[in-house]
Amino acid sequence: MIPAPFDMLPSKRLKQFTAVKGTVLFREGDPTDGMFVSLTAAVRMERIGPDGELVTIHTVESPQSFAEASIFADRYHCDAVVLTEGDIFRIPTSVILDGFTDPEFSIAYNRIMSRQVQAYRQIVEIMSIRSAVERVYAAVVAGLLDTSVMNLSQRIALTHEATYRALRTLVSQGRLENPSRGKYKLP
Amino acid sequence: MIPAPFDMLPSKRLKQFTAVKGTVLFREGDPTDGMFVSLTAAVRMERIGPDGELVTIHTVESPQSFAEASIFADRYHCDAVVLTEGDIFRIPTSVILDGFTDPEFSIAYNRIMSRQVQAYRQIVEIMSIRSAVERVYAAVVAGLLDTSVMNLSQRIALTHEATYRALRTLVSQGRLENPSRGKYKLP
DNA sequence: CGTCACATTGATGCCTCTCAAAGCTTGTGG
DNA sequence: CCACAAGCTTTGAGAGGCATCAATGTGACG
Repeated sequence: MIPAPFDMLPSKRLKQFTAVKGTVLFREGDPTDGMFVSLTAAVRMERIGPDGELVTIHTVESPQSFAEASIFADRYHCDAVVLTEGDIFRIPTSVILDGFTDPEFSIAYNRIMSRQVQAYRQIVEIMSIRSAVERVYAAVVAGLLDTSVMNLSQRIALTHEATYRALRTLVSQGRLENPSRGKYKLP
Repeated sequence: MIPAPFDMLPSKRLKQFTAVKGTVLFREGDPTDGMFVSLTAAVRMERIGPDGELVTIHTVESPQSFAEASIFADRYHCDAVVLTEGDIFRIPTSVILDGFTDPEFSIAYNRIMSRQVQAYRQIVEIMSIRSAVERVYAAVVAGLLDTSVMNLSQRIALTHEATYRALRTLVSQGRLENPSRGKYKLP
């Protein structure tokens, strides 16, 4: 099922499909066709830089919406390539625009956008911390160690080795507890 | 005049005032009082890190809205300090919520939120680049060198020295041009 | 002119990345 | 039921790069 607030939209107008690895959802310059919600797929938004090199703009980890800004543009501003196979919804622009006639949808949609901005500000704040130990500590306090250490390390831009070493330091400092292998929690 | 889309709101319900440098609009933990739109003031959203150091979350360049997420929160999640004197609007939460009954406002407001999310995703991606040279290059390509090098270095979590050295390296590699002191542009 | 913020460059040390390897856990297939 | 693979966890050694401290130059502004 499509996550909130998009479940408030008429499901018949949403296009669900399974995208295999390597699928190009859209290319830079293509006429916009709506925004997307990935249920299980990973998608990379990328652009070709001045030197012809690949510039990653954003990597979509499911479930997440992306290309929201395309609603307000004539053409896509980057490429979107499927990294790992999974299910994706496409929401045509007209469906979103119609949705805004419903104040409830407008508020619900704005809420998740606001929350995203909040979350990104938190991540940016954490990534601004130079020390690996303090960065990991801030991330754990912020509740980012909700899945695996590998996942955390990627989200805060540290190698997994540095993250494990920071966790061990925090445990030895008594700032974290390590009840079992791979499990950490605040005292 | 207040910029779009907030000019669509009833102007009598908006609170305009002039804030002098150093004014604290709100502090982390204060009960929310609505969101803000800066007309001519520069405002820094900041938070005090674990070690007591200043962490810039976002620098508001006028005219721009900020603290949008406070509409859905009980309390502010950071401090807002005026950097340069100027006029600011405060928009009470109820005014925004009423605004969502107007589809035109909902769409216009969602547009700027989408842009913000887009910008944050890009920043996070750039901050994930380990090499200072490549990180600075990606930031310049993304158009983040719009004000000063000092400003850029803070936004991408590098010291200004490292940023200057990276810029010099990029110039020597021919990937950037340095027409005059402190000015850089793509070839 | 004096102050202040930005711009630039140098030297040094530490910290994180990198490469490498081994232990642990889970799941899968024979 | 066992063996093997694959992914996560943990630890080590070395090297390179960025932070740090320090200093000077430059431009804007009152």
